[in-house]
Amino acid sequence: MDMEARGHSEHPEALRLWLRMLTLTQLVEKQVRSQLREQFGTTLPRFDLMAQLERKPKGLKMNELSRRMMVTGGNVTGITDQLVTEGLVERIEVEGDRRAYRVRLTPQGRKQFGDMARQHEEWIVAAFDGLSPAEVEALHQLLGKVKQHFNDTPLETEPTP
Amino acid sequence: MDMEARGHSEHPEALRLWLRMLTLTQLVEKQVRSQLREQFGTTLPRFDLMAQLERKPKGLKMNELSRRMMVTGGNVTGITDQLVTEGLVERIEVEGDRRAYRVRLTPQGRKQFGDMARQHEEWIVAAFDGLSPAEVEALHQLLGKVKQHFNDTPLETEPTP
DNA sequence: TATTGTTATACTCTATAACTATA
DNA sequence: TATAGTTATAGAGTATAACAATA
Repeated sequence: MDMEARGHSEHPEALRLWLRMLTLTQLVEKQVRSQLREQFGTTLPRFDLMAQLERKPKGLKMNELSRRMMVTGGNVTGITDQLVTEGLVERIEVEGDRRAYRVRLTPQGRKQFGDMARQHEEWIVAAFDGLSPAEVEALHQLLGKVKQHFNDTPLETEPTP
Repeated sequence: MDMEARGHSEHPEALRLWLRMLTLTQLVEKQVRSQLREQFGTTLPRFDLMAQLERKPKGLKMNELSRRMMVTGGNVTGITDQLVTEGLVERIEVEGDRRAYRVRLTPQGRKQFGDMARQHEEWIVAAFDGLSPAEVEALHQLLGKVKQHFNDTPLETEPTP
């Protein structure tokens, strides 16, 4: 049962996989960031926020944005403030709860995001150009499996006895 | 030939794949960062630097570290300074070139990194626990294909006519 | 009391560019 | 001149915690 116990390094495959995935993600992300900055003068979190809003014509509340972007609330406020200043998004009152807002794209924001999204998609398509459609699908599915299992496993700090 | 041309969104599969990969990487990375901080009082770049040195008993030069970590030189200096202060790495003179150093783990650094690496591997193994060994292998291979193609494609700002 | 969102703050990480010293 | 590494600086990105207004 334990004949391969060697202190550690018993599952190096998962580790190699993770390092490769991390490296690749950083490569692509780095390119996307620099292109967003050069071509559109924006940043990834700003692009991400607008992307969250694109398919929600009614907008999203701040806490929903925060959850989807996996970032704490204060940061969403800051990014939203910038985009409001530039006229790309707007805060709408929520009826029935005067504490909350909905954030949504302005027409200008929607237009500008369209331009960016088109370019962004080209960069991503190019990045995965080495794979056949079937391989893209397989990769998508495998990652989905990992993600689901990850989310279902709350994170065990203590071994459950 | 162009009957599906619709302005954009012609290759949403690659985009969906990328978003899933990015989300998953961020999830795992966020957990690793917070665990490294809580359990060892360190950060991912510091861990990364030590990991680069672990299998190089003779150490690595600053510019080699910079390249492997995909970070510019100034940052490597800063991280190395911290680790030197804590006695975890040391700068060794390179004979024949008085401009350069080799950075290598001290015995203490090697020991401490061993502890961290063992834990780190457990976190990663747990993160990919939802996959069978064959699936881990398949994922590894697919990502390798993407990475190689990405590296072989210099990045075309202009369409090549 | 709890929740929504904002403000204030601090720290990590990063790139850029000017600099020193060797080569 | 070119290279190895450092220094200085600015900005992105983030978390934390205290706060105000409303529920």
